[in-house]
Amino acid sequence: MREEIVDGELHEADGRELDDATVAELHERLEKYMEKNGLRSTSQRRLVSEAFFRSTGHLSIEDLLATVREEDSKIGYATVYRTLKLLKDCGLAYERHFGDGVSRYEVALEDEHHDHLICMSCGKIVEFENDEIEQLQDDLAAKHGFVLKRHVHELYGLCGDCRTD
Amino acid sequence: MREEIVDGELHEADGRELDDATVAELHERLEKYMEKNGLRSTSQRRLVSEAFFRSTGHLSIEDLLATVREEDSKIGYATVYRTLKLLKDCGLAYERHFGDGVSRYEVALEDEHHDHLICMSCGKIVEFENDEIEQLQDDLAAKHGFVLKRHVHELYGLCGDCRTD
DNA sequence: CTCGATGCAAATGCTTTGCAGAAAA
DNA sequence: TTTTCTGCAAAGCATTTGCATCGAG
Repeated sequence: MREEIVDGELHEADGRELDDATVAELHERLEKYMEKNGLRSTSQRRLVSEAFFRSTGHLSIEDLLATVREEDSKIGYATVYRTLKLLKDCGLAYERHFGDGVSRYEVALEDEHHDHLICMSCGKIVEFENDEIEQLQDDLAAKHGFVLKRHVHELYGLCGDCRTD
Repeated sequence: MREEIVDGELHEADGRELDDATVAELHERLEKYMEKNGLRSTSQRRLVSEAFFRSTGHLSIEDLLATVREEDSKIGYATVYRTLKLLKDCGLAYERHFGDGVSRYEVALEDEHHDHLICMSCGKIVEFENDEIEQLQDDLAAKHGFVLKRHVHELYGLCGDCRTD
């Protein structure tokens, strides 16, 4: 089970690093999307998307900016925002909001669901996937005539370390 | 089934108006909370909370401000924000974020769950409650050592009217 | 060359805060 | 009278945008 600490500044994850082949495939998808839409492949876009694809957790724009600036110190906020918007648009990134006013992003792999169990005290995030719940969601949506495209499912509580009972 | 349209400016709901007794009880809870915490019962707070308790949907600060200004045109944004914060703090309001950058609030009734099925095209919101899902959530949380306090469960898709298939 | 992308700074939109006057207790 | 609250305007943040310049195609 992957876990991750998110407490203000610190973000650690225990690794879901994608292998080179997968990262290459993601870059390809991005390139294809840009080409099809008359967008240009720039060093900044490649750098930001590389940092993003290689990342392991729920990154904020700041996290990402800090990472890419190690490589190219002149990259600005706007570029990172614009690149992440591009990645969202071509379906390679999910945008998440966990209460604080900050957008966090994570790589969108087709075959993965990322629902979250979040500790309200220490900020630990446990990702989960539950087929039964997914099925119930679909049923419920169908009952109301909806076709589901995506969902947000976040459980907030206290983790084992933070419970006092 | 309650439904509601949320599309930028327009917000309509088909009625979950609380009866006077319930509204009175909510006011009482608020008064008690304020007294216990050395806070004061002002005409503005009574007005904002009344408008809020009588509301039927997912109101933004603007919605609420517009409503209370019909009664008292001098009420300012800050007061509404501060009052809603107070209502959240004493457990009478839930704060929600549906993608757009706006906070929406709804009355927190103890015995109700408000999960949401949201049409990505027309913005229709259907509220739902599903005990099986609730149970699975609890089980899942317990398996990870968590005690759940609250959750966010939003299903996004296309409603019957907006589907093209 | 052309047109999209970048970086900067200014602008925006929502929310919070500081402060002097107003009003509960 | 004392302390909190209000309304206003200013400040804060995260995010977006305008524009001159840069660079991919």
